[in-house]
Amino acid sequence: MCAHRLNHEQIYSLVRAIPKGCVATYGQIAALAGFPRHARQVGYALAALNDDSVPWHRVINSQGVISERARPGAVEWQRLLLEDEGVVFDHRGRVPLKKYQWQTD
DNA sequence: TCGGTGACGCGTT
DNA sequence: GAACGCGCCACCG
Repeated sequence: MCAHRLNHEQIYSLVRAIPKGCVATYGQIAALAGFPRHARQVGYALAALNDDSVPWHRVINSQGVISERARPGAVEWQRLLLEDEGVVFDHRGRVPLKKYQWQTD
């Protein structure tokens, strides 16, 4: 198959593959899907998501920060979900990617 | 068809 | 390190 553009299902299946207790970046997911510079589309796809089977909380930005969004409290909720899986945030409220980022190679 | 917006990322200042 | 600019593109009015 050779999709000429990023589709949501592909993103969701990759996000489902992120191991518990790990995180991935938007750009990483896009790259794995074969679209290196489409991080923004990954964020858009997740924003449209309404499926509990997708661990969307394991996706954060390249700085290890949980991205702001319109829904109030969503950032806190995401952090709680991650902490519940054993992810520890540093004193600045960031996830040390060196330690928790999903390694695929 | 066009422009604004958005859960981003990277290079430059 | 932080702020800014630009690239990317789906969605909506």
